[in-house]
Amino acid sequence: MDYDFKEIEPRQQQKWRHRETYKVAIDPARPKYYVLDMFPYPSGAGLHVGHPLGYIASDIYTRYKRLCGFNVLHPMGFDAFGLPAEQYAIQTGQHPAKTTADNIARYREQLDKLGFSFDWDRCVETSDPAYYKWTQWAFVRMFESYYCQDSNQARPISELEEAFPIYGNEGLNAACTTELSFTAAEWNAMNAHQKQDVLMNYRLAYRASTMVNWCEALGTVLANDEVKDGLSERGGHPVEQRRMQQWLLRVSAYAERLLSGLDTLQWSESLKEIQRGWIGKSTGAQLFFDVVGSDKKLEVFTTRPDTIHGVTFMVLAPEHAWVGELTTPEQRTEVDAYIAATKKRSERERIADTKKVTGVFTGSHATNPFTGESIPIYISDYVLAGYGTGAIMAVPAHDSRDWAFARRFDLPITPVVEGGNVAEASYDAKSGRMINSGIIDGLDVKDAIVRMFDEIERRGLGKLKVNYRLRDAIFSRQRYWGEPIPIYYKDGIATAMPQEKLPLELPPVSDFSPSPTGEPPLARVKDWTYEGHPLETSTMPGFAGSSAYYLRYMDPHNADALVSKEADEYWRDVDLYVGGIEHATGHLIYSRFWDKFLFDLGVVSDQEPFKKLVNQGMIQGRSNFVYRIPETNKFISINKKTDAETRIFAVQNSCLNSDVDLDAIEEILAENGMDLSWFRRNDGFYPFDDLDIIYNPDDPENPIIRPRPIFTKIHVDVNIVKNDILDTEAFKKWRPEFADAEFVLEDEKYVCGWAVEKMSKSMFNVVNPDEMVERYGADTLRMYEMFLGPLEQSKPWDTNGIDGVHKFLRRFWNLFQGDISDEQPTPEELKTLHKTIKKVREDIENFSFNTSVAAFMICLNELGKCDKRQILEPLTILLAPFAPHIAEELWERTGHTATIFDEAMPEHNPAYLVEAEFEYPVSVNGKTRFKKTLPLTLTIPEIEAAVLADENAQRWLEGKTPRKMVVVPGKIVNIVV
RNA sequence: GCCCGGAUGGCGGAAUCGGUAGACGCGUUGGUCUCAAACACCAAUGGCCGCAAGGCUGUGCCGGUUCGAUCCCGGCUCCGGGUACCA
Repeated sequence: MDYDFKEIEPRQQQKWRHRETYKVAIDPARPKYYVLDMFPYPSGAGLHVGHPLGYIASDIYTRYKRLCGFNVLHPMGFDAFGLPAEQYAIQTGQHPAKTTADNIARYREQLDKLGFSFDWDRCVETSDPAYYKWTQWAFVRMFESYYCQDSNQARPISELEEAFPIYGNEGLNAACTTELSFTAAEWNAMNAHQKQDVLMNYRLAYRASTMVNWCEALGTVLANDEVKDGLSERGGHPVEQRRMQQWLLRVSAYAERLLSGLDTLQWSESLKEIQRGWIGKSTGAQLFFDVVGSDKKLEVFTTRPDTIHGVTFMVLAPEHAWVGELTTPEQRTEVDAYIAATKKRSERERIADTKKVTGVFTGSHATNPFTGESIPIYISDYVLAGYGTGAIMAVPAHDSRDWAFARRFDLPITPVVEGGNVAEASYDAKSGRMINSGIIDGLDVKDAIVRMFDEIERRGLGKLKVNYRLRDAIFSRQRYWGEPIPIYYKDGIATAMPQEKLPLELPPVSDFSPSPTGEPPLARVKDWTYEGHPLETSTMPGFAGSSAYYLRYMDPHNADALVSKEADEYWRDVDLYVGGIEHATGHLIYSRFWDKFLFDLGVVSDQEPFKKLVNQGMIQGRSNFVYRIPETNKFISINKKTDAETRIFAVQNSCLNSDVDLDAIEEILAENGMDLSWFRRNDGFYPFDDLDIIYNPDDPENPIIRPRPIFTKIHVDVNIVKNDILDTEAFKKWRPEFADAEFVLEDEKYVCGWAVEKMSKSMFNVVNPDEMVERYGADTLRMYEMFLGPLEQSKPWDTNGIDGVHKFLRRFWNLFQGDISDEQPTPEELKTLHKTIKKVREDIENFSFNTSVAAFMICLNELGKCDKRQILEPLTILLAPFAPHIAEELWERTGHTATIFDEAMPEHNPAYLVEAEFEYPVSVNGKTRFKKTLPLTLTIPEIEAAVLADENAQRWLEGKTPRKMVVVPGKIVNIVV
């Protein structure tokens, strides 16, 4: 019987569904394991062959862990709120709920075909009110919390409301938007609005007027991680800085915990580095500079206090609060003009113009606290208002930006560290000997920094301070398709809806676009009120719903809590999280923040949500090209094209300054099956005399000269190409304009060109998993995706190789086609089996799935024909995580009884596995010639004898007797002839 | 600019506490089967020289350590990712 995957796979899947095989429940008798995939946003395009890569890997691991006796939670759901559905709605009027539901159905269908072992009973959709009730709930809890920096945790805001009337905010060490200082009396004198403003300053979910990334085209604000190079990540629209009232999450309060928590995680170093960089901790000194003729002290932050003797001027951000006061009347006009110009420049322009040095003198001076010199104060937009104090001490000799500024405005440059030449460039390196620096002269930079920290504190000039780059997350979006923010405005005071009134459901609307004035769609909803008070009209951003979904899977139907105590204590955290690295600075930061907040609340019992994380690489497309002769419908095979191009170039090169030799070219073309007349353009000219002259880095004297491509490269659908050979008939049918295409073939074939590109519709290189399942079956697709290369690496999809895996499964299937024999296996067969078991298990544990697939293939090659139950049954179980359909089918045929690995696997006999031997590399006359494997137990004379008896030794010694032989156990054996 | 990662046949990739480089698969070539093609199966397959035995060469480039380097060290080149007036 042939391997009929089309019959087997649906039947096995039906069986799993019917028996609810993958339904999991809390089982205290068994150890838990939680394998999670980053849930997908169900886009309209459906899945391509790259999307399931991570799901396949996690499914293999899940099935493996189950076989090892773990109770594995392996859920799947959908990140259903998001911009694309809403953009689509604006264009077509289709309600996002409708398109989202359709897309989810399609995804579900595609996923089901691959034989995943998800517990679909636990499926969550972020747009489901029963789900987003808990997103809103968490937001309200954040609104009702502040961050205490003494106990390092979130605490109820009511504590502040109780403390302020008695103590004011004296002694309060809490994360806040702006530093406040008030007494109990001052607090008591405030009206309700003022009190609420003060509390807002401390809330973890707060509303504030801040600089935000405003995207005009999308009509909404964006978080920092949603902006790349001044453009929106989705759609690539320009983003500008604007001051707006927005809701924010005080993520920055958790910066230190987010940073230190990384050390406890089994994540890739590169991912941790990305997060560390994003959090951006820097330790430095807070320092005060006296302003000349004023009692003001200008605060700066520096990580290089060692260079303080080299400070020759100061720079403020144009937005710095003191700019007005520090500007002298003479400088007023110039400063105002500069500030106005800065405001106009968009974020994008500023990034583009980083090399342009601009700035204005304020007219004021400050005193360098160490040299006592009077130094000018400038403003410039290279100093950012949002980082540190918005003011810097400038050390032009040792900071490239300060250096450029000093050069532009002709300010003195005093070197204080030896090295470099300050006339040409600043010397930024953190090494060298201090000079011109009084007490720290002669010290190395690193020692000088430490010494200066002490000195600054001792003199009371400032103190050690830690700065983070991590910003609070802007949490409101002026969009429709997101969770409504459960806040209403009672007499203008933002108030959270009571928990029992949640969820606040998204009301139906008919118009999804933002109003011209930037008002969100919800602003148009009639009666968008709570008890007569207007409700917030912004909705939550994309990351809201994905921040705690892993918790909801533990207890998805609980109406009374996000997750029950029991479920949380059993499942605790995600043991293995699989997903793309693109979420490094978004979801993976927010989710960790969210989890830590819930931990502070006592809702969850673990500080970190994702213990181990694996980033699957991207599967790129492999595009194919055909080459069209311009203005014709003739296509030329690639090697003929290349040949013609190369030779035509040679002809042209030989007559660079004279007329092109058309006869010679005609000959070349004819040899490659082409006719010169095809190339004659409508204007009567031939394109051959167009030459490109290209700089040659290897030989700058002789540039590369190349004819312009005289053939047009066109992407061709990879589905009508096999092994780079074009199906010419299918090509003619592919698009009407190619119906009468003609081909110049080589070896009677049309060979296409190829390149690795992103998998996308426009490049016609999208391979659909459904089609692969149709042609080869899910098991083959699963194994092939793993076989393609290391999981974490990006690699191109190439349908060609899939045959090899399919062949393997068919050969495996064929082993079971006769009667299964109960005969004893031979030692060789047992060795092969045990080696394979060991290798595959190790590889699965190391996520090295490509080599474990290879191990299966080797196993089959070594086994040849084998019909013995004792070999075949364990193999089916070993294969089950990878190819569950065929494995279960065959497993059933062996009459198995085992349900987990340890029952099914033959008892480990070390003799089959352990190489109780040692490898001795043998060198003859100083050159290593061969390796000799010998038992560990031998004595040195025995080793000598064994080495000399080796046939390799005979060969290398060529009959000569060794003059000397050195044997050191465990080391190389040296033979001198 | 700074930080991190990588570079191995025609292709995807194996192998690194330093020890026969190229597992496995694809592709290619040859063969068997077939009227034929496809499928399947068998064999060969880094490059160069050689009828062969065999030799030389070979893991981006230059140099070093070592009996021995894809692996360790120093200096480059190129590619990928992160980040960027972050003081």
